[in-house]
Amino acid sequence: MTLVDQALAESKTGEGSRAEKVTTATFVYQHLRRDILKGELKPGQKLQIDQVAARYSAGTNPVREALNRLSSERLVDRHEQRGFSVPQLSLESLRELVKTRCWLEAKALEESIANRTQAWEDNVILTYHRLSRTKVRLPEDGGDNSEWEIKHRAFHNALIAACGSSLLINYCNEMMDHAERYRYISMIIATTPRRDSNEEHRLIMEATIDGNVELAKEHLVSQYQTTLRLLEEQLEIVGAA
Amino acid sequence: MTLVDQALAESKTGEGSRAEKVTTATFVYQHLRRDILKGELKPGQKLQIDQVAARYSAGTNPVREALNRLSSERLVDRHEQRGFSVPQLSLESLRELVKTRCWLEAKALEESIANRTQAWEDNVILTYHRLSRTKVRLPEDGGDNSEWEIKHRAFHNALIAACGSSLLINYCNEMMDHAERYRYISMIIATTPRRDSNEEHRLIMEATIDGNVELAKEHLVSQYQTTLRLLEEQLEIVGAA
DNA sequence: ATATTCCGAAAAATGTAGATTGTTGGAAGG
DNA sequence: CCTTCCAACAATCTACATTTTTCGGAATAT
Repeated sequence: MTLVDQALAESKTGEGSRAEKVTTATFVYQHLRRDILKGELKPGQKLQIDQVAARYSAGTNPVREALNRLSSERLVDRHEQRGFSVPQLSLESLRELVKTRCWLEAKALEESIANRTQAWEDNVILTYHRLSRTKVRLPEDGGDNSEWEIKHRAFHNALIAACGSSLLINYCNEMMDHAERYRYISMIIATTPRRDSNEEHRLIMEATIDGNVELAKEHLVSQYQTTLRLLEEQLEIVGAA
Repeated sequence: MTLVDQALAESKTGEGSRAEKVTTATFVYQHLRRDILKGELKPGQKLQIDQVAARYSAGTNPVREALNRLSSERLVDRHEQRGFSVPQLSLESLRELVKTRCWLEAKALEESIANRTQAWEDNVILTYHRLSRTKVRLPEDGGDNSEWEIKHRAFHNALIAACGSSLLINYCNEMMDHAERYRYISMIIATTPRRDSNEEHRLIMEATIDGNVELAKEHLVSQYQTTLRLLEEQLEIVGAA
């Protein structure tokens, strides 16, 4: 099944649909984004306009618009007069990413807790439970882990939703996107059984609901540090190969 | 002098030059950005493709690319199938912006101080002195305050340059852009004499060089709070009018 | 009479095709 | 071995075709 067929199949089901009145540019944007996050377009790979256009059955112009949007989100590199490419992944930039995520999400969580409302708490609990009931799918089992990714994102978004800054929420989301790239790469090459992350999420959730700011931040940061450690091991294996 | 003439004049001097091998899309991007920051394109204004294309003597396609880039930076609003517009300014979003800036820049400054090097300190001192020797130009005097804006940015960038996260530096820069929009708007309508901001900058610089993290953060935040208060007054006047 | 809905022309956004410009990589010459 | 030049390739831009929205006025309902 080609990627274009896949897109067309999806459009029948209504998910990621092209029929629901989005422009071609936006269609390409969404799918390019997804394919970069999932690692189907490899880090470092050149994104030749004509090839990308063919891949999504679009013209060059909408592709160009999509690439320009993505370049401002740092999900593609733009090289003046010489096209676009998928940004490289590296241990160094992963460490920087995790560090920055810890700073910003910890702050966002702190503010959220300070502004707590009943509706916000309810949503944290709800998204936690949905996440905890979703299994991580390893590549061996058929591979599509996007359901878990969506619920995982929903949970982390719920935590910071009450921070009072849509800017900060945007930045956190952008960083989640970048982190997702590393997670997908690591799953492809995963050799060690995944830890049970439910427990880690439960700790964050409980401290948050208890209003224990420092403990909640600690668990949040510690989760990211653990993820970083696991990814570091796996990426070092790749680097050595 | 039309804006196009102005652009051509600049290209002779080499600054913002179109001759130095940038694509038309980038040329339009840079000038659109500048015009939005300076308020020459008014908040809320529709950015009709043909008009923008005519304004910068470009085709519709490069304009579209520029607008798509800017939309990802939140410097223009994109409305699916109905074009682009300059984002509105509001007291509410200004407050959110300032709040978020305080959080992120304070963190960045803290980390910078923690990672201090001689080169970094030198640059903080240097950019401070350059800023202190540059006069704020009020609109009455001929209006172009861009020299001060550039030095002001350079100083704030120097402060956070050693924070160890290019992501965080990017976010701070994006927020500086947004803040600049409010400053330009307020200068247009400025009625009260501007405070002497040199003193405020000196306090930040000295505490920073002394390695006094808490005091430096305090002065930084306090500067933003003062700016916010002044802008609030001025914007309320406009809102009431 | 007023409000609402329904055309259809005009305007504007979006997309396509192909012309133009710039980059690349390798062969020819110094 | 290092430049220079050229052809092929790819990015970028222009011009125009297509699609969608907007808006004024006529037709209909209240």
